[in-house]
Amino acid sequence: MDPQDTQKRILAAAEKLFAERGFAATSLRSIVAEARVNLAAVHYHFGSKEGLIREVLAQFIRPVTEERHRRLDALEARGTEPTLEEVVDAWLSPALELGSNAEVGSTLVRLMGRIHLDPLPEIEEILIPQFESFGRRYMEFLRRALPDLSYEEIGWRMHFAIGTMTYTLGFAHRAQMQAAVRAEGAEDAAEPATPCHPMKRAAMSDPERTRARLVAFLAAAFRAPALSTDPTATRK
Amino acid sequence: MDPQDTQKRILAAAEKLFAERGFAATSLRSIVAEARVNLAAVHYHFGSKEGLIREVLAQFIRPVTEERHRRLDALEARGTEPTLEEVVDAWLSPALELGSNAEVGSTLVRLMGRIHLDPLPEIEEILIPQFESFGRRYMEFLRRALPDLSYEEIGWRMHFAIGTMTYTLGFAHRAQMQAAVRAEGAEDAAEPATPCHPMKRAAMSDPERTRARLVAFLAAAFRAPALSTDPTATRK
DNA sequence: CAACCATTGAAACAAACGTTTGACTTCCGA
DNA sequence: TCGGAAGTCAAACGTTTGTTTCAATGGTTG
Repeated sequence: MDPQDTQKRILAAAEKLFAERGFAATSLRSIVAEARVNLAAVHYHFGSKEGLIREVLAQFIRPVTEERHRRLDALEARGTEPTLEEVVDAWLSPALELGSNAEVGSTLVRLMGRIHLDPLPEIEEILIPQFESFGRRYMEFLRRALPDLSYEEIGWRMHFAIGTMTYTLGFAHRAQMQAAVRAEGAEDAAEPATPCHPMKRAAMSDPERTRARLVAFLAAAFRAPALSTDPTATRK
Repeated sequence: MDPQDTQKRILAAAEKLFAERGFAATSLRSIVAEARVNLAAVHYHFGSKEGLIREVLAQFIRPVTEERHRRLDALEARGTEPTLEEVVDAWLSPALELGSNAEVGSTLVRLMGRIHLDPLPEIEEILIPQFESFGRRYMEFLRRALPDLSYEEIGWRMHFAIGTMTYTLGFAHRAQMQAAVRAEGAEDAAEPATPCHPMKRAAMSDPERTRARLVAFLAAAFRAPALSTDPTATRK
């Protein structure tokens, strides 16, 4: 077998299974079975399971971060002040377009969500340095697009936005609409097996529209009026 | 030992550890160590690990769903049409106020997020019937508050909103603002260990303000203008 | 007091986990 | 042609996993 082939097969299988089941729940044996390679090959090429995880993450997080920086560079070079939609898109699209023309719901895109959602300490440790420098720069772009909001307010909303994106990415398989399943007018009776989430099962068939939906959703959310400084005035 | 005490101790320990590490990554032995009970007690009282998981989930999902229904009932009984903010709050607050006066970031609240984020098939299987009936009813409330949006559009935004909430709940421990850590004016140099996320570590000190922030964020997002029906017109 | 059922305790079970070993190919440069 | 590094393979390593067993315990009921 091609010496480099084994490495790639392992990485591809690991990406797929990590995305589907998470890191802790995926065994090395299931990975080598999927990749049809020997168990020892993992330790030969990657040292350990953690080494494999680290490699899988590095393999595709770096391109995303670099592409995000590139898009911010482009907005900066253009001269005119970027719109909020453009700023949101510069952060969102590189994650949605992982691996050239990957569909939303594909392995890599789900993995992109998974890494934010997996509570394993090792994952967080790997993740933090990858994103910290971009995060600082990105906050400045948001700040300029949202001059009325404080850093604190923007930070909260960025946190919310990360949740929106990672969940959408990680659970794209839940993303066919309940509303799309049952016909518009016919909300007559309760069918036996309806989804718990408003959307479910496969689909997100049009990645471009998904991206546009997310951008519109998040841009509007970022533009929400600032919270009153009087805590007692916020209750309905 | 009080016969019922063992059950409660196991459930409490399981809730805590499941919330921190996820379901797959938490062993029964770590649970019984935390609870200071015998390993066999888990199987005696709950049959299996899956039985324990099922019980932990049922224990606190049901109250949340019931409270959500109760709030929708209250809005319905009031007569006047509820605002979008009230509709969002009716769905959000019961999850944020888990277990009487639980703080955001507390065990139960994080667990509430975790169950949506854990990719284990058993979890999804348990989760689906719990939420499906509420989901259908809730969509109607959103529909009335957002008369300009189609079911499909509302479904997508509901999906996004679930992501926002569950991530915020599940990763409340990341939620201290980067902006709050470094002083407003002093964004001088790059400190060595800054967080990858704009917010990190503990806090969300004021649950009431967190709720208000989330409601404002999501209500504004739901009110985003509908996507153009022409797919080619959505690109910037 | 005796019998009983519910509960707990320590120990062991088989299976699956990540990891290591050592013999076996394969192939390129000397 | 030979030697050795690179890579693969089956097998086993010691742990840890969920689960089971069975004796000991405790209180309640006859």
